[in-house]
Amino acid sequence: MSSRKPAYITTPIYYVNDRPHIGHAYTTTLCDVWARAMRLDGREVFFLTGTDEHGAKVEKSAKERGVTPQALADENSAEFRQVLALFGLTNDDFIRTTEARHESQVKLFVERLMKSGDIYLGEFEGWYDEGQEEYVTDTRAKELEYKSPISGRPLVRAKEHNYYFKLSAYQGKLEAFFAANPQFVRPSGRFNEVLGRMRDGLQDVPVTRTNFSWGIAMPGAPEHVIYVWIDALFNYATALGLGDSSSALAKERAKFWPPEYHVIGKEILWFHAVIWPAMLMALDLPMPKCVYAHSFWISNGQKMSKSLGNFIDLPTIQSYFDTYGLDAWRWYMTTQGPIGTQDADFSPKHFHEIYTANLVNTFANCASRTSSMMEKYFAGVMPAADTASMPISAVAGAPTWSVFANAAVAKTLKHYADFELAEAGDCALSIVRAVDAIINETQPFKLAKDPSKIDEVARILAACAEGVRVAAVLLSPIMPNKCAEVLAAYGCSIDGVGSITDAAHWGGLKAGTRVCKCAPFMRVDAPVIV
RNA sequence: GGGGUGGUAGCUCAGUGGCCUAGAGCCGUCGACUCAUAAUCGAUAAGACGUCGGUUCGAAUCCGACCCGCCCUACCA
Repeated sequence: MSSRKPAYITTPIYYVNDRPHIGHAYTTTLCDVWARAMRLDGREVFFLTGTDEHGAKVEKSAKERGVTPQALADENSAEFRQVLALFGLTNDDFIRTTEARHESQVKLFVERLMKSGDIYLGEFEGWYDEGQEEYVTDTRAKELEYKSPISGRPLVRAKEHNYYFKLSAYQGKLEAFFAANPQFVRPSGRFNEVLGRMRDGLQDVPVTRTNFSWGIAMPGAPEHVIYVWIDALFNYATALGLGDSSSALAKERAKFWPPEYHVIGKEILWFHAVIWPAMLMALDLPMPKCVYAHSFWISNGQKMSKSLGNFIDLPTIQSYFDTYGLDAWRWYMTTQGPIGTQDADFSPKHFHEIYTANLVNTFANCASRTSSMMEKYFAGVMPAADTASMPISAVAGAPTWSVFANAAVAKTLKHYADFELAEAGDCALSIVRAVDAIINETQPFKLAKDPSKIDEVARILAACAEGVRVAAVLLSPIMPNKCAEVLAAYGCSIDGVGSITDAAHWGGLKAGTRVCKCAPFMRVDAPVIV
């Protein structure tokens, strides 16, 4: 297992000018589930998140509040860290773009790109809105009929010197790379979107700005600051010390490169799927394995907005924690979220239904009925019984428990690794459903009334208990706390296991183990009002 | 405007390269059972497969047009 390659997964770094909301929680939770799953499978994992702190917007907000941009960034970055901690996340580092370790490496990267000719000083000319102090794109200018949307005054042609990244030079290389790596952008709909847009041709992109100063100064040209996007993208590399391969940081972390997944929201796909890979090509760094762009949560059927009052902000999320608990929240995020190309609706009613159907009625009830019978008929002590060769059902052709469960374990693990997290959760629950099925089929609670059938009851319940245990192991990445609770009640834990395959292997629950009655998810009466 | 993506039972969605008299889960209704958290199990109800036209012996599945939703359209992130 130790020979397996280390795994690296990243969230976008969150812009400190935003308030934390469900979108941040969602992306980060998905990454956390994957990171936990891979760790549980014995891989060394590096899970990175952080905050993006430069740019004109931060500078402006700070000015309005009468504080320095750094003070504003410190405050909001701290809030993000606090908030993320509430979600039970296991990130290995939290990078901030205002940290010296990041800034110094960004400069090194940029110097390399200057030297290679991938960044050059050029002149930009475009339509400028003098009131807003910003350029608008040609297409946008046309839409606006060359007038400022704010002041109504005409846009003017303006010029400035900027440093540019030679994106256009990478068109062919990117196309070849995409053709060879159809899984590079997922889901596939997003991949097509990127290909389509690529066909329009790539233009060089500016990497510096001169109309504000809150950013990393361009090496050798301090009147230019590095444009926030470029600054931000580098975080994935600077966190591992790749900007300076001789550094102690690099020695420790460079092995994690390249990332297995850059998990992002669909709105920032272009930067991650095109600009970032081109930059990596220019720097001669290996490509990430996959950019996974999820869609957005909508709320009660409508786009979230402050004016509609349906924004799922932190207090709203807390109310779900209070009512249903953190793990239920994680289950909902993981299994019901907009991981595909379609947006997903977040509604209190749906949350409640999923909680009740999946967690209370399926998982918890099964753990409860099994442990309850174990207490009742075997004084809470796991009986000795050969369950591995026992069929999961009397119907012809039914597989044995060991074959069935081990297959489910392998399948669940594959789903986790492939970032099919909802499928992983469902696959784990399939074991629970099989346990429910055999209880219904064999009715051990009836057999238990006949003392001569106690061995049969022992076999059935031993299989059930083992099934619950295996399911709890598999569900741990999604619901770490509740699964630990269930596992503890079943006399075991996932601490220090070498791999999922070992931990969830059929037969791990040994005879003589104390199994206590447990009830991990309790019924909640009514949906919370949002 | 251009590009992308989706429009299938009340809800969320499956439906590989055409044969589906269209499936699953949840919700609803009826029944069974009692180990279990009003649980579980069984049965049952429900759909013009966005619209129109075309190809075909035959289309939810292929082609065209249109309608609706959402995303992207690169110097806010």
